[in-house]
Amino acid sequence: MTSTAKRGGSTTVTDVARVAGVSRATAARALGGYGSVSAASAEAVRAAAEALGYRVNRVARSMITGRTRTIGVVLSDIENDFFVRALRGISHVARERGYDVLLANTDEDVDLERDAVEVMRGRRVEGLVVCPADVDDAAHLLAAVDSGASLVLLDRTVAGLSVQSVGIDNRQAGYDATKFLLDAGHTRIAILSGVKPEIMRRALAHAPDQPQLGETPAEGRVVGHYRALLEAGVQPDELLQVPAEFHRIAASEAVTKLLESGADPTAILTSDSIQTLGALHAIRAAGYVMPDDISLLGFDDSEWAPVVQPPITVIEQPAYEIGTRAAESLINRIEGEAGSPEVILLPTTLIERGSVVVPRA
Amino acid sequence: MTSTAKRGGSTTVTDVARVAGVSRATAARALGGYGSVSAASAEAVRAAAEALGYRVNRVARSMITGRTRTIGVVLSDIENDFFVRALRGISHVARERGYDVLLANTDEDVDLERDAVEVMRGRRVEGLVVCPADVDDAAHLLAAVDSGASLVLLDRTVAGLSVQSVGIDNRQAGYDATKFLLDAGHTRIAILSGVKPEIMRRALAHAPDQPQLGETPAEGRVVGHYRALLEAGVQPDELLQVPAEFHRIAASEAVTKLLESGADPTAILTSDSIQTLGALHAIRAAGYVMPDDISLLGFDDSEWAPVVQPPITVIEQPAYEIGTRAAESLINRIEGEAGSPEVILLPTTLIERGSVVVPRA
DNA sequence: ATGAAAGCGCTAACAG
DNA sequence: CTGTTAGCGCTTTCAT
Repeated sequence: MTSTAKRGGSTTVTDVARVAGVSRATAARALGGYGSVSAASAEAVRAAAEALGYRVNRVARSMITGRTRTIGVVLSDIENDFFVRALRGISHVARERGYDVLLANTDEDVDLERDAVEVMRGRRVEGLVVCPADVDDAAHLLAAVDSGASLVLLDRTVAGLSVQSVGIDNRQAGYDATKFLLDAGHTRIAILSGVKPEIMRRALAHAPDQPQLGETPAEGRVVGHYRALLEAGVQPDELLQVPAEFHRIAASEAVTKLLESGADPTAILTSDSIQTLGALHAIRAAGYVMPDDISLLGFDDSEWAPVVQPPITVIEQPAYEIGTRAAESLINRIEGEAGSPEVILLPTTLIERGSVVVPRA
Repeated sequence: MTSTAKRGGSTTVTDVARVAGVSRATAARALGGYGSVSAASAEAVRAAAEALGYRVNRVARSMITGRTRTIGVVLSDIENDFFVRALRGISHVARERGYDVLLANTDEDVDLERDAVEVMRGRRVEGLVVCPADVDDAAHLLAAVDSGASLVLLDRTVAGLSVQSVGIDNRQAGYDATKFLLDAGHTRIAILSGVKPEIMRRALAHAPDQPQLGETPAEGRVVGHYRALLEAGVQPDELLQVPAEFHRIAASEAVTKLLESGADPTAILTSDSIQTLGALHAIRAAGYVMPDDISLLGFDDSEWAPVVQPPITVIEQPAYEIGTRAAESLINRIEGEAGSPEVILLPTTLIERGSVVVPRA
């Protein structure tokens, strides 16, 4: 008895072939839908497969074809609205094109990211979408690309890594946001961004017009912010640049300090939706009335933004589409599309609601 | 030249063995960390592997060991706060125990769920965590279990499917929520739940104390809600049971209609955080002042709940822990833990903030 | 159109 | 401790 079924395993082509009365090759052809099989054999095989509850073993198939039809997705913060939406986009496209998604969440930990990439490569994923936890520590990504892996970066780019990426033009977004606030009459605009002053000064010192690889979204936005300020003849004030993590409480504390510092902003610009929430909280806790006492321009849209009081004006990133584009571009490459790596920048949208008004004289 | 490297593939144990000057078996043992290998061989192999950039092919390993160290996670709505948190929990435990997560999002579509489960079984995942899109249409899950798959249900249970599940006691939660409102003095409590009146009447008609398999969370909560009402001698009013989907706009419209209907609720109980947002919006749009004119008790906590005005009192589900427990219980079973399927019910927490007050006389 | 045979890269028995 | 051998389930020549 060499039947796999009898040995307790799942049924194999061999089993199906025996029941259908054909050779393994014929059964496999019928089952896999390749080569040519007579209608009679095909039917016999189909019937046998159904009777036995046959299900192809994709591990074995991958073994021989060398293809896994799997893409790895490595995210730095799965609970962030932006990434969840992007993930949904990736997931949608992957399904449509017949790929499965292997997911890893790194919680912004580069070591976990390294491990995840390593494991996924061992599993022979055909490509990777990663949002790098640290744009300055990405040797593992470089190594992956060097050895021929298909890689698409999400949201961030990495210095020295010439690779496909999908995101927004952060400098432009920072510029637009600031311009919007300036046009409304604000000149004392605080920006919640974790960029260290040194780094920012460096970015500004030799800032060409084009965003650079390896510049974080936060840095890019600050650069755009400063550019808009300078263009409008407004002298940037370092007191108004407030480093804050992407956590509600941290952002709230940062804003509280800002408000108490005497820096006296008339508007605040955040870097993601969770910071916006923190800012909202701090502003109210400090006894300010929004938008009369202070305006708030949020980054990233969210379900609650139109509902809170006042509804928040935001710069929306097309997160879902960033995901779909990333997946599409990855799969196109996997399936042989040529071309040098491209940086895809999707447009942001300013959604006016009620949190930005003309500042008081 | 039979070297795989020379043929353009990735380097294999055979390559490493040749360079290290040992047999394939020895190289494999050193590389895989099984069997016993002399220190000298181990070092030679290690060096060779490093030089060649060897990386184990897990597909091949799975082929022979019959193990993939992969769990499939099939979620009905990946953008829902609750599921994202659960997913993070699952992902965390999976990583800790050396498993990878294959993710599928079904957007509440049973056909996609069926496909996803089929594909995952073909990929030989060792177990599945699924949140069934339709508790009444789960033959594919039954089939999976029958053929020996390890399965853990998340959030929902399925009638006739005796299988491990992790969630909360929805009847109790509905009861607690309602009791809380009753104790505050409310008797006209509206509940946003998509349960059709027939189904609900049936559930109530022969409602034993224990929740039943195949009862949806929404149904369970309504049952608990009614029980609390009856226990307090309050006559349930069907006008106050408002079917509403889990979408912000839909929920908002439902509440608007409720408010205009003359049903005159003094409190509203929602079924998830997105509904809470919709309710919040509708209440304000109708010109009601919260909580003075009407109280709101939300289901599921969220980042924004403490920030909006007034901060929302909620029943919190331990979403992250539901995820970790699901993954743990699944992996325990995969790794041989015996025992009959267990329904794990985690406690909810009522977080008092400011949206529930004593109703006006 | 079909079958026989080879082999993907690895692990597992079994000798030695 | 080490090497030889076999084989996981499938696809893919290559004949027929």
